[in-house]
Parts: sequence; C-alpha cells; structure tokens
Amino acid sequence: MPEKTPNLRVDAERNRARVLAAAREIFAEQGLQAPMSEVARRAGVGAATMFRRFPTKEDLVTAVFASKMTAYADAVDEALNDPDPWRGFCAYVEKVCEMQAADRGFADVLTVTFPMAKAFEAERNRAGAGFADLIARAKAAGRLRADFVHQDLVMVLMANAGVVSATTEAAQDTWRRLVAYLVQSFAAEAAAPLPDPATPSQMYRALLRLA
Amino acid sequence: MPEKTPNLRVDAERNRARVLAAAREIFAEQGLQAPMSEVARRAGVGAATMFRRFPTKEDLVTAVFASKMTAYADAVDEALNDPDPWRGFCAYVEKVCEMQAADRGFADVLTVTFPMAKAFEAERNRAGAGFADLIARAKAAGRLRADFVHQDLVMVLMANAGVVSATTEAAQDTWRRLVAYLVQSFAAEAAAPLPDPATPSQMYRALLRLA
DNA sequence: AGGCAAGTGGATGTGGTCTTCCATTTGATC
DNA sequence: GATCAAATGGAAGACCACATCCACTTGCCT
Repeated sequence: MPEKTPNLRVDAERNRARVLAAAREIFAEQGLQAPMSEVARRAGVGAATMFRRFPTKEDLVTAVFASKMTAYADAVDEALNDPDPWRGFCAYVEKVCEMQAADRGFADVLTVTFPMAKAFEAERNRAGAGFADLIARAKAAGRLRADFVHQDLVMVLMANAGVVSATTEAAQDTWRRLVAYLVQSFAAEAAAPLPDPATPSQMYRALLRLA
Repeated sequence: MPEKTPNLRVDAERNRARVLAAAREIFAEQGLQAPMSEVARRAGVGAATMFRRFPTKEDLVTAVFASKMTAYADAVDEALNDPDPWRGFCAYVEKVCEMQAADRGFADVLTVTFPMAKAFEAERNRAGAGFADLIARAKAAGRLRADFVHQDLVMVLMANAGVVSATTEAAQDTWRRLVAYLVQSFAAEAAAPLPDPATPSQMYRALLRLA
C-alpha cells in the first residue's frame, strides 16, 4: 500500500521513503533519542532533504510509528477473537510487550514520551476500548482478578519499557520473564489485596509528560 | 557526621556542602540528567566552584549517592533480621523500590546508568550477598518460589525505574501497585513455569551499559 | 596588618543536538 | 530540448550540555 503523498516528484518520493526506512531502523535500534543526522546519513540524503519532508523530529517520529500504532490497536482485536478470554488477555499483554522489546523507539512512543500523544490518540483510544472489553470478558470468565484495572496495562508498559531499555546490550529476553511474573499475578487465583491504582486521568497525565 | 574533606578552607567547605545539598535535591527531583548549571544555581555558587570540588558530573553523582548506596546495602541486613524470612524478603523489595521512587537520581544510579559501577561496586556486592541469603531463607521457609533467582531483583529494579520515571508528574504511587503484583507472583503458591532468567553475568553487563 | 595560596564567579571553549539557508542540480512540462 | 519550480546537500545558525580559564577576591598564617 503506497502511502498517501500527493504530488511529489519521483526523486523526492524515493528519498522520503529512504528516510522513513532509515528512521524505522535507527529508532528501533536506539530509541527516539537517536540523532536526526544519523537518520539522514543512513538514508543517504542531506539534512535539508529530510527536514523538508519532516519539518521536525516529531513529524518524522509520527510518520514512522503510525503503522505500528495501528498494529498495536489491531492486536487487541486479534485477542478478542480468541475463544478463551484469558488466553486472549495474556496473549495481548505479551504481544504488546514484545512490540516494545522489538522496537526501542516504539517503547518510547508508548510510554516515555512526547506530545505526539495527539497524533496517536485515536489508535490509543481504539486499543483502550478493546482492552476494556478484553478485561471484562476475562473477568467474566473468572480468570482475571476482579481488582485488575485498565490502568494496569499502562503500568505494565512503563515497567516493561524500563526493562527493555536497560537490557539492550545484554539479557535482552529479561522482559519475557517480567511479563510472565506479572501475568501470573493477574490471574484470579492469586488475588491478594493491592494498593489502589491511579485514576485513569492521572495515568493519562503521566503518559503526556513531555520529554 | 562531617564528611572526610581534608584541609579545606572554611568557605570552600561551606560551598562544597551547599553544592552537595543542591545536587541531592535536584537529582532526587529530576534524575541524573539534570544540568550541572542548575545545581550550581541552586547552590548559589559559580560553575567553577562546583567543578573545582567535583571535576566531573560523575564525581558529583558518586559523592551524592554514596550514603544512599550504603543505606541500600544496609537495608538487606535489616531484612535479614526479620524472624519471618518471607516478610523480610517482601519488605526488602518494597524498601528498595521505595528508595527508587523517593529519588529519581537513585533510581538511575541503580539501573539506567554509568560506569560509576566501580565506585558503588562494593556496596552493590554487599547488598547482593545479603539478598542471596534472604532468597535462600525465604525459599527454605517454603514461601518464595523455587525458580526465583537473584537476577530477578535487578529485573524488578529496572521495571520499577521505568514506572517511577514515567510517573513523576502524575500517578506517583503506581510503583506500589507494580511491586505488590510482583511480590504476589514471587510467592511459592502461584508458581507456574517461567522463561529462563538471564545469567548473572549477562545481567551485570546490562547494568554496566553506558549512558 | 600583610602576603599569598586557595578559592571564586562569570566568560569562554568544546561538542553535540535540531533546524535553516543557499547556491546548485534535477525532474516535470511545453 | 528549453524552462523553471521543486528538490538537493553541505555549511551555517541557534541552543544547550559539560568543562575550563582567568582576572579578581578572600580566608589563613605569621
């Protein structure tokens, strides 16, 4: 599917694609703090070319991760299709954490970062709505503990981002163990009391915190 | 207890103390990425004064957190004194995470950062040895799951650092809920299989990763 | 009190980032 | 092919970080 880029000269379109591809690689490897100059270098274009297409770094980041945000929101639909709600729930949590582990930039997008929030708000809300559904079904099936809340997923993403970003050099699979521990504690059987969660709006504000 | 600072003019000693105090505050609030200039400003001294006492930022960080590293290692002794090994174990994990939550800079020191590793290695090892003991006792008491390993604490610290650093603006107590979930999944009762942990040396390398 | 090494703050240097400017080149249209 | 707006790359601007220099001040010792 060729992305919507109206009326662009073919060389410009080609360079735009190169920049996007280079940025995808570099953000995935290094996270969002990777320098723009390195993106331009790997794309084989000058800085001006890159900035003409993506006037700010934020624009580039938004363009790079738009499709991943869609995939992120789609993942919840896939989970909802699982006939076993609990298995769907677990698979979704693992899937999302795996996306973070596979792409440091995406982990940043989901947690650590920016007022790109607005650009991604729609997909985030779509994912949130689906996840609420998933929670309800898993609870109804008696497998998810009753005091689990929507905000707990955000918490998981933050925690996972911490592990992922600390284990880029070594111990890269540690996140799997973290998620396994957490998922086990989300099961209904082991439900000892918990501290109260933050309110959804508090959690939302935490996500908006600027870099 | 006046810190060991040999042969320093009284005004110099006073300024040194001011810099340390300012740095303690600022690192606690903002983490280690806080600019040195702000430390100097809050201390009410010029940049040269600060850099004369602490030639590099790393030196300042080391000086600021030396006592906290000691407290960190002492906490494990306290936990070992608890007659109930499981309660001691849980209290220790919570205590350490609370230290991270109370001081963003300390959270960075324990996870995200630097070759200050060397300066803090002794205390880290002391804490590590005590924690190994704590693990053994809690397992012997049948309360800690058998497949819990030493590296899991490092994992908890990384995860907690992620939550703490994402919730400085809002939802500041979210870490408590994370820790509660994790501790419940560390209990022997709920022990479903887990992915293998990283080796200790892999985890150590992950901790050394430079900024 | 006086001499002087130690201490001081602000200006400056160095290096890194994101972003813009501009002289030149290149693709699309007639 | 000729024309010209679009596109280009590299240099330069603006900013912010850590660290250093230097002319001036200040505590200390006799």
